[in-house]
Amino acid sequence: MDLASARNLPATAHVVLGLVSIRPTAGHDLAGFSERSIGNFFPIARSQIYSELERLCRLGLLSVTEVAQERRPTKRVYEVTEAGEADLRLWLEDGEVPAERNRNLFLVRVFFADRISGQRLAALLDGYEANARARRDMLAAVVEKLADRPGSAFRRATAMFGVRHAQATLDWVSDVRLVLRDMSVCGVE
Amino acid sequence: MDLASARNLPATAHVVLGLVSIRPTAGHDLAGFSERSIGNFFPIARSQIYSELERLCRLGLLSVTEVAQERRPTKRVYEVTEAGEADLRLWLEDGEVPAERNRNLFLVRVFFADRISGQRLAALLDGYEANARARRDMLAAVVEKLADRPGSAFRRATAMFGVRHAQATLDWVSDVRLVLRDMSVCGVE
DNA sequence: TTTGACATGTAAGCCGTTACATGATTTA
DNA sequence: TAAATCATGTAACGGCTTACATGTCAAA
Repeated sequence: MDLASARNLPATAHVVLGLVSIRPTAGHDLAGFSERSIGNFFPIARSQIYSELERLCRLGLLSVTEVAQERRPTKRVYEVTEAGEADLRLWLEDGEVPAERNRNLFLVRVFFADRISGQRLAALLDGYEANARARRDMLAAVVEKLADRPGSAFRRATAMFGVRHAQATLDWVSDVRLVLRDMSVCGVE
Repeated sequence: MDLASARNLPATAHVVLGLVSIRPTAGHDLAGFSERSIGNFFPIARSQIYSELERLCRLGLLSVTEVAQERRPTKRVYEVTEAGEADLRLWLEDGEVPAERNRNLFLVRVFFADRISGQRLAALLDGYEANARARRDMLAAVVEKLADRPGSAFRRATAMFGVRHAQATLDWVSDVRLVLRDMSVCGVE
């Protein structure tokens, strides 16, 4: 295996490696598991999962076994190798966590909101709020489900992060609605 | 101009178009302005600004004039055309705002935190907290600076969004610290 | 009979990042 | 004399998304 190439792998590869390390998985199953677990803060496209699995295999970080099934297509089940475990540990322990600069196209509309009709702006706010509320409730349910379960404190924490941020969005929407009300009272527009 | 191609432009192109529409600008100046204004929720690389400007020009949404300067290199100053104004209005009014699924590599570490040493985890939390605190304070200063200034309510709102979310992060870090304390009290690890 | 779940991929293409390249002028 | 600011780009590369392609089996 080429150590240098493994160290330059994109984050997605390491995340896939980490997911497989939880338990041996085939591509299709992993796509589902990824979506249900880290999907809320690190979505990965199915096609990319397949290609990452193949690359990790090529680099010797994963091994693959074909598993025949009755009444189902044959699966290609991947498993972490020793080299893979080592690489994962290294990435988790020593890898740097770059500060991410996330994009938010909704805020771009707010930035240009003086060019947007009041009607449209109200609709945008409503949609954004509904989205945040649904997200908050969904994640709050996850948090509740994981409460008091011993091994899931960290996964619960990631869901709680989403709850806190969705709530922040909801609070902010209220702020903005107040600002809009003040503006219309003052006769602007 | 080709309407179909304009409608398929990536968001970044429209954002650049919007920034130029605020006032005619050259690439270098626009990079600075972008960084200082929308940079906090829609960062654009300098090189990309140059290429988007060129494309928008090619599509007839911008026009360009070379402006000679004393003691400075000549600038290529871009300006929105009528077609550009129309396209921008269309994008702001009718364009869809896709729900963005942001990545957060820090949360990935939390997800895999049972494989991380307590020392490392504490360091990660400290770093994340410091980052959020700095961000919150920086944006709070922006909010304050824009207070009571008439035309800047919406830009102020975008900064307030950042404040709310940075604060949510700080609150969450406190949550996680409590969880960690409970875990160590119970003798886990 | 047709929809949906299960299962694995390929191909194309653009977006976006990073690094490179150049040169004048001001300031320390 | 060196570094920082002003100014404009090019080149390369990889990541990620979208769409395409194929086939079985169960259930409605």
